[in-house]
Amino acid sequence: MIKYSGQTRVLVAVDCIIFGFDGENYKLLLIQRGFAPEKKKWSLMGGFIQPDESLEQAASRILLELTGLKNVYMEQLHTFSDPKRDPVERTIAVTYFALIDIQKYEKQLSKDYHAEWFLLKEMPHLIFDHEQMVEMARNRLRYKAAMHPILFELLPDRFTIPQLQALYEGLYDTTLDKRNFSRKLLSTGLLVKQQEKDKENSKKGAFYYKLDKEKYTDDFQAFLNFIPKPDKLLS
Amino acid sequence: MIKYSGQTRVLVAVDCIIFGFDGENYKLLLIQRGFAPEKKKWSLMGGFIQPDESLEQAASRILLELTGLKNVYMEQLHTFSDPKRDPVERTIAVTYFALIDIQKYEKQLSKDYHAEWFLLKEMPHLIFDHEQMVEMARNRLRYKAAMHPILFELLPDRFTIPQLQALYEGLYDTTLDKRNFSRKLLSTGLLVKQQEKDKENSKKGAFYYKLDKEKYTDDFQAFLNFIPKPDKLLS
DNA sequence: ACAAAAGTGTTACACGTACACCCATGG
DNA sequence: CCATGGGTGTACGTGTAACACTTTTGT
Repeated sequence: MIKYSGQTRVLVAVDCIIFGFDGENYKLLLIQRGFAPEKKKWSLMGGFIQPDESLEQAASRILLELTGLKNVYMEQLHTFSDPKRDPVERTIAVTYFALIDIQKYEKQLSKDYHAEWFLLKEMPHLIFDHEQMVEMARNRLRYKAAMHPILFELLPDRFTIPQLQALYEGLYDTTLDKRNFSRKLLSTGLLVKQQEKDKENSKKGAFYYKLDKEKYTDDFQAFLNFIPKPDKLLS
Repeated sequence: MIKYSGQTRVLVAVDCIIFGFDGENYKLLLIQRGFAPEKKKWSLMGGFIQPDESLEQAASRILLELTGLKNVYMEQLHTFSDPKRDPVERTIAVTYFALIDIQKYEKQLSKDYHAEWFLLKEMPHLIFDHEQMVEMARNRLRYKAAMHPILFELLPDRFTIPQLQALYEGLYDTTLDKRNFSRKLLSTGLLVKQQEKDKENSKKGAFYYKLDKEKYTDDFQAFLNFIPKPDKLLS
């Protein structure tokens, strides 16, 4: 077939910003880059798009390679395109951010890639423009979580309300009133109370909840406004 | 310099979704595609990224070519990547949406490109996945305008409150109470009342307002919540 | 004088926020 | 028995929504 003539073709990389939560802090899954340039430096997990796959497929493939996980919450973040962002050759990078349950990833795969979880607060220096990508992902997460129930994605199927509260408090670096928080949360009708309690994190134990999957997908677009004064968030 | 070997390079297109407002309805600036395939079919204005420019620069260049406008509100929307989206050759498309004052574009340039303004409601069929792009842009605009003061970008420097109200009503396909609307709007402190009135659209005439540019850029991130029940908006 | 759009104020309700005590359990 | 974290109810204030009439002026 005829092609578009006289136009430049460029490499397209897909980079994944992978968030986790350890119960207290947000973490980021990073790898030691396996090839030159910047070999052995810390980097986001990424790869090049293949001829027959979409960006979404590439992102899922890359996440699967590193973590063994499928059906993960992922969202296209932004496409980075500074002509000099990769010193080797013109490359544009399409970024995806992912929220995963930190318990579930396959440790063996991560070892193969020399991957490690870093506290978001104590991130090492990253190659190229990857720090900028993380910063943007963080802002997007803050922005989105203020109105959409996405932070559940960072927790196991069963979770407690105090766990959720820790998630919100960590993201916005603030403290929330637990009475108001749980009332607001329960009023959404998204949570289904379970019989058992989580006895690991307290003596009394906290009831487990599960997501009402149906309502979750239906109400996903609902504006939740969990954060009292959502000022000064970035887009 | 050494290149990344064994990887596919692809074409990168930039497509612009250009919104305008004629006082009553939202419009879209479309062009008749000038080359095969799908020559003469309606399409978004676009072009290929050049070796030495970023996507943002490409988008600005493309908008300038078509409208003669600089410093226009633009925002990266999404990158489309279905391997079959362009039948000629693998091409990924990075989309930007732009809000312009429909009075200001250069008609001569637009003629050269066989461009026309279409009512958003009466859009013709577009090539490739361009209709999907428009749909996504529309949703993004709804989503964003519910909380950020961006619709001003569609109006001239001077505008009236009823004009603004028409903008919001058109976007959400609803009607708003003018008393509540103007109170909420004025309470932001973003508007500066002018002496003159617009006598074109009513007998009594409506006062012109201008944006307080400084507050506008400062408060851009403020959540305005102009829409009473912003349910069922899409991300 | 009448039609058409601009402009303005009050009230009721809902939601968000602040706040303090009891409960269950493991050590 | 006591320290720790979990769970619940109320009162107040702010902000949002509903609502109707007067003003201006062109025809």
